[in-house]
Amino acid sequence: MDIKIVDVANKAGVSPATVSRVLNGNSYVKSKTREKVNQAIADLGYHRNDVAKNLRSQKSMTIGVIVPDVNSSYFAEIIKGIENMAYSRKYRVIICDAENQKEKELEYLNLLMSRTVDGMILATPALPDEEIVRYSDKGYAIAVIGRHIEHAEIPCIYTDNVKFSKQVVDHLVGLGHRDIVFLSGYAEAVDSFERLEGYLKGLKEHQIPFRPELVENGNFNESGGYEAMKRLLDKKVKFTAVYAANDEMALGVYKACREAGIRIPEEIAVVGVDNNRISKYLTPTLSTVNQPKYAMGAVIAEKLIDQLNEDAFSDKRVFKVDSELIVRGSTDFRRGPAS
Amino acid sequence: MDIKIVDVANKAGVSPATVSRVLNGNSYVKSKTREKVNQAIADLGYHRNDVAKNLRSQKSMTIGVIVPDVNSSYFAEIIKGIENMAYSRKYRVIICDAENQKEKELEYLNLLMSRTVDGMILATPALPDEEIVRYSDKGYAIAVIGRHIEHAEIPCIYTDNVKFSKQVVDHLVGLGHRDIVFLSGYAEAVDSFERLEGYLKGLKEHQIPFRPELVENGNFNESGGYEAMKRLLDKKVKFTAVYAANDEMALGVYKACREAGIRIPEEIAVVGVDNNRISKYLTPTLSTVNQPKYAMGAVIAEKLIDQLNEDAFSDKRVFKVDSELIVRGSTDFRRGPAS
DNA sequence: GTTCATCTTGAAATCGATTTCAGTTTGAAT
DNA sequence: ATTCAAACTGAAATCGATTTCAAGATGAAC
Repeated sequence: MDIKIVDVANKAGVSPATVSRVLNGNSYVKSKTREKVNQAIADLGYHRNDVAKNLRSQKSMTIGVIVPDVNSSYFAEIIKGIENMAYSRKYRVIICDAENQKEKELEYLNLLMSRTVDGMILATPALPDEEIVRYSDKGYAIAVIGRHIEHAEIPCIYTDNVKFSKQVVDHLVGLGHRDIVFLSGYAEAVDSFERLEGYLKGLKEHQIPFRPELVENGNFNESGGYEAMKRLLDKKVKFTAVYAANDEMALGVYKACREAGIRIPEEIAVVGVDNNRISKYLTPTLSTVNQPKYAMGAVIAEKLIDQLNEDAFSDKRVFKVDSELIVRGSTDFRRGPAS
Repeated sequence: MDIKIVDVANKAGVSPATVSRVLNGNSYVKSKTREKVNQAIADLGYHRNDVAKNLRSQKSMTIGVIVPDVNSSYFAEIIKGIENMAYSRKYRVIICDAENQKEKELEYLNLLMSRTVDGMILATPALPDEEIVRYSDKGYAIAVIGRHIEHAEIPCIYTDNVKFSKQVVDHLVGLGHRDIVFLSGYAEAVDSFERLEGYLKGLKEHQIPFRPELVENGNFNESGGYEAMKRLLDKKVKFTAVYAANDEMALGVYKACREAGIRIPEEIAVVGVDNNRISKYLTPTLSTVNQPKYAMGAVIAEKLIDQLNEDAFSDKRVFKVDSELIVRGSTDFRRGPAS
């Protein structure tokens, strides 16, 4: 049923090699021959079989991407950046949604391993560094988003979690808060650690003693944030601000406050991270930390593709990008005397 | 550098054919041989080259999906449905984001054509029916979301746009509205037509004369809705309700109203379509039409995969699913005497 | 000890393109 | 007219797996 390159060759009265040359437009073909071949292609409605092409040429012009959750607007933006860069370089992208499950991260990694992709971009918070290094050493092209791996072959792009977390604390303390809750993401994720670290650093700098009862885990999702907030309210500990390690959890905080009749920002200030699309539609609008998500995706994709084509001469490999705090309604209230 | 099946064969002291048999676990292999082979695979860290496998077996266990916009939570949900179903049937999914551009829809269609995928699911509002039929007739397995195509080989799933649009009008009229704006999506999309049709049908049933000045185009996106709403306000025509053909445009309506100091729902009622995640976080919460998005994705994926494996004996092919109006804050206000 | 079905294995063909290598044409330069 | 490099083309090898075909081994039944 399918039309193959030899059918085109026969119809045009040339060899398959010549058809291939026309198809790939590189080497010498007489323009008259080229016309004949193109005519035959059009007549037969021929489409090149990419699987065969890939096998012979040992590449697929495809890169694989593993993310924890495609539905979060954070990764959706990153993916867009990757996709557009890849597209402009004639690469295709396969997205794998690990759905926040560690096992699925590994499963997809193994799937991508079978050379259906030329390289991959990993945003896999739960996968240990050594695992990634191991695969890279095996000869697979890998780039990483969201963490830093010490390895000459692995391009990385990540934000300084510690730095912006400290900024969040600075901001809250500047508004007169001293009892600040930290809502962490799930424990395996590097981001959880680093944001906590920044929070602690911030407290220290302002000489505010650390109170462990003000730290709760919210698993990076809305319901986790909601449950965590309820636990905090039940504990009856005193606090006037909540720093949620992402916007999803902040959403849960909003819900819990609404149910408990607590006003934001008058009674409790809230800050999130990610600048999800939703955050500016909330009432009040949510103060949050913005990362250059799209650019991060684009940069890492470009880096990986460069590496695949060895355009990169020991070029820059590690990218640490800055984030900015966006102050909105949820922290638009000064409490007590300013510091 | 890469380890191939013959390397494994040599190491295990058997032929490549035997290794292949072990790999695919089908036919007779002595358990002792199997062990030797598995040992060799483990020792060498062998990964099968799927490209070669696909070429020989003439399938890729992959389906392609083209959607107008991966960032919209509407399609994100559908994709999740597709992905999970595909995953459970051992298929992979390639997502193509046409970014609401007609040319990209076609471009991706041609890309997927080259047998990298076994079948495809199209949510391509701008692609004409005939084009889709043409490709299907060429022997490509195609399934369609969001419209109905009369063709024995093409599974379809779609919602009854006319029906729910009429329901929206019913709801608004029931609240006392008679001057109802319709905000349409871009003109090429079937959905735009059908939702307009339902709107007209609804007006007719309530003997409300159609006023063309109450229809504006908002291109299915937020800024389009915003601009359209501003045009309407500038025109100084009288209206008390807006039916936006999707939630994105409703978002723009909210923004325009906020800027103009118009209160929702007291001065203007708003209804959207899609039940985007954002819609219930707005103030006021947005009345909207919910579709079983996840299920739609899952059903159409299952149907396509069935067809690929010819499990389907002239089974059901066309699925028309029901949508429900979710009444929320944006229409929570009765004006004048009820009908 | 035959016989015959069932297991078990390997050699070689195959999937559909690309690419190397070598041979032929062409045309400009002498 | 001759020479030689560049332009053009095709035959055949190749990518790395699967699968067919045939042959050899095994073992149960008589």
